[in-house]
Amino acid sequence: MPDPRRRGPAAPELPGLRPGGIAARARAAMAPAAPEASYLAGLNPEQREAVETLDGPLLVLAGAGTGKTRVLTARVAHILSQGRAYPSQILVVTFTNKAAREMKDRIHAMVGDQIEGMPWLGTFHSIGVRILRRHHELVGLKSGFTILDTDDQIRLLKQLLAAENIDEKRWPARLLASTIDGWKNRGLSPKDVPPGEGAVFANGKGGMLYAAYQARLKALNAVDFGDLLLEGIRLFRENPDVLAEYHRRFKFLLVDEYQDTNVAQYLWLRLLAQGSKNVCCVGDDDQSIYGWRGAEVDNILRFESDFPGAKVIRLERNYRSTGHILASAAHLIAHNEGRLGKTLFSEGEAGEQVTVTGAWDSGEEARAVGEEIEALQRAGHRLSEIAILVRASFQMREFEDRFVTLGLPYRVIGGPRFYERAEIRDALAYLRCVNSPADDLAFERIVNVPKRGIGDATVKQIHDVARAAGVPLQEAARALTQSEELKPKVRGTMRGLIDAFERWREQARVMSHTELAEIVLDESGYTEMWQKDRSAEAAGRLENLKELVRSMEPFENLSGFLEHISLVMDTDNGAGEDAVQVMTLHSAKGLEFDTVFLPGWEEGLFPHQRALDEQGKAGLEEERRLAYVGITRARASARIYFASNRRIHGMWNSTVPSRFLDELPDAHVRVEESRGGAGWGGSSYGGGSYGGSRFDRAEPFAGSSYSTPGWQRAQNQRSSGGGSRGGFSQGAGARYDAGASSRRGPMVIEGTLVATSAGAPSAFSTGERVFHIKFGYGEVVGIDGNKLTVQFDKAGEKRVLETYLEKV
DNA sequence: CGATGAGTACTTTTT
DNA sequence: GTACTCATCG
Repeated sequence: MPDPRRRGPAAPELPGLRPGGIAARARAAMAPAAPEASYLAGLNPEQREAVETLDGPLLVLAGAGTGKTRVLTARVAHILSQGRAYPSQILVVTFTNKAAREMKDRIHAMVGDQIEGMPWLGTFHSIGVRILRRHHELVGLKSGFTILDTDDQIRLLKQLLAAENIDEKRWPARLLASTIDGWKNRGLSPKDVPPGEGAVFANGKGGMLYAAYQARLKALNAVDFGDLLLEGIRLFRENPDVLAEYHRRFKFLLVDEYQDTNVAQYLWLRLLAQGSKNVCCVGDDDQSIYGWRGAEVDNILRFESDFPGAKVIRLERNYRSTGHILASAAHLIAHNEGRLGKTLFSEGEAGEQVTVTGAWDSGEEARAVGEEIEALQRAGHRLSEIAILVRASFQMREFEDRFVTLGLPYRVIGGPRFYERAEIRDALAYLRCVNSPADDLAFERIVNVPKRGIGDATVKQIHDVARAAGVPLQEAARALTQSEELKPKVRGTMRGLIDAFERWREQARVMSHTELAEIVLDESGYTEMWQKDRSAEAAGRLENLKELVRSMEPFENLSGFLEHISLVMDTDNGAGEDAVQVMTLHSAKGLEFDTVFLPGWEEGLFPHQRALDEQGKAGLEEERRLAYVGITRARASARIYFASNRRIHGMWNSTVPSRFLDELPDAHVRVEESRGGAGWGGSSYGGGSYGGSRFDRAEPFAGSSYSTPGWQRAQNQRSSGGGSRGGFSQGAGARYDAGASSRRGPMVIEGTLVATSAGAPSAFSTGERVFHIKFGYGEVVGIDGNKLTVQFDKAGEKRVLETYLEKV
């Protein structure tokens, strides 16, 4: 986010800007002798064409690793150096703050300081707010409107559901939120929702609830993320003069990751692009992996018809991966229909073949990966150049456990983000209450956090007063303290809280916002609440609060910070350390690594059963694109794994190798044997619509586990289970339930006792010091049959099986 | 109001 | 298997 108070550019309104404007002159002064602009150096012919084609609509189809960001940034540099526009006349939209930041940095590196930031470079949402703030009155908002996050949204919807007497069990607020989100993604305001669709929620009340929700937002002077675009669209449609102003302003529009745009973003963009028509979209239809959150691959497929006279440039020269990797990815993605079609090629060497390794179960998979990583490490590879990309986050755990055992540094990317943590949201809610007394949702969140005896009943009372008088909750609460309606004790605390807010608002005027934040957290008892908490996370939470205060420093004032926070929900968590990167395939998009491990290529997990069930062929194709994204992250080495057994929802399931494995080209793939022996057991999975696989017939590899009881048990189950498609498809018959066998006897995998159902008296007692092969030393704190709860010195509290523990 | 037990859900994630 | 939510009890 740029400084929100940066002055709006005065220049754009100047009529008749000609080539040779300040930018060009400045540039000419800087590099007078350069025969060719530096930003053009090293571009290949296609890239160069994409940079230099400034007029008219342009679609740049940029395959993985073909230098798409480079083209975008060089294009901006080109526009500026040609004097075709001022920095303030270029609109550059990205999806994530990270991408925006990166773009900004790279442009800055190219064109230097004379281009002080670019006011209109940012995410769809940040630019959306910027526009709405300028014209708030035209869409029925007051200045300083707040942006709700998902939490607030759900709380609001819960209230609406309660008011309508809708059973929240049957119709969860979360579901309604995502339904409304879906509508907003498609650019539908309440009146546009097809009646049939509006009826699906809560027996026909869906559409009505959406309308009610919008009304509530207006009453609260708030918008949600979807509104940032939707209201923008409405603004432009209802106010042609405003739209015309932006047409005049934006000489060039650039859009990153166009394949991820949803309908609302598309409409928003198209409205703006009607002006100059110089719209350049960069994307890769083969990397569209966000269909489930409203992205329309169609947008990119339809570009040429949407923007008449559009030129399409393909970037197919890949600079990232070696030959075998690229060939594998290309062959795989060729199985998708309905693509614009690109053929990636590389002039580099063939390199290493893609490997496919079968493991007996997920544990062995993790062990094998761990060993390979250790080997790489010994060979001098940097751990930070190694990534493990999983389909679903539950897969991460097994790897984490393994890495803890091995003492291998790793880092999980993604997961709960800083600003989503409860303590951060609570702290922010306090600050919001100070900043705007009318922020009811924030007030509600913290009125009884820490616990101060203001329960649901009291809150409801406040609500009633607020509604009756048409005032914000804080004001209603104050009125209540002056009446006799509250119990004396509650009245006292409430009075104290209201007074505290008053006091903080006073103090806000005289002290810095960071000081204020500390005072608020302190005096509200919030910090104290966590200090008293003896749970394991409490210390981390306090640390997070400190971090929050620190993160406020760069901002001018409280409202500036709060505005930033509502849009930028990410943190730059320290990159740079040498650790294996563990993340989902989704979060790997846009990144690259020397070596990429791709575990879990099994039917049901990848492609994910749910994608197939819910989206059918479209779902399968999106999964395949995800596989493509995964493989193309690798520069030098891509290693795919599948396990024959995996525990899902607590039950052991026999699994079938992913169909994607069959779609890899033989010539570029090497089938490896897992070190631990084992592998795909080799039964058929008849009944599937797709034929046999070369992985079907692979003989079980000779190895220790081949003859273990566990292996044989699974083998028997497999043959008696019949022709399942495998995966973890629903339906009782299609599911191998190794868990069932544990009812007959101890659960055994690879000859290792995994669990017993009988609770023999434990040989351990609480307080005893123990050693665990994975987690190291610890102290027994609880006993439940053969499962013990141990507080480990390093790994924290875990529940582990007695069999894994040794007395020390 | 707080602790505890039952019930349930469980792909992917940004703004 | 587990984590999280909700309801009920003390």
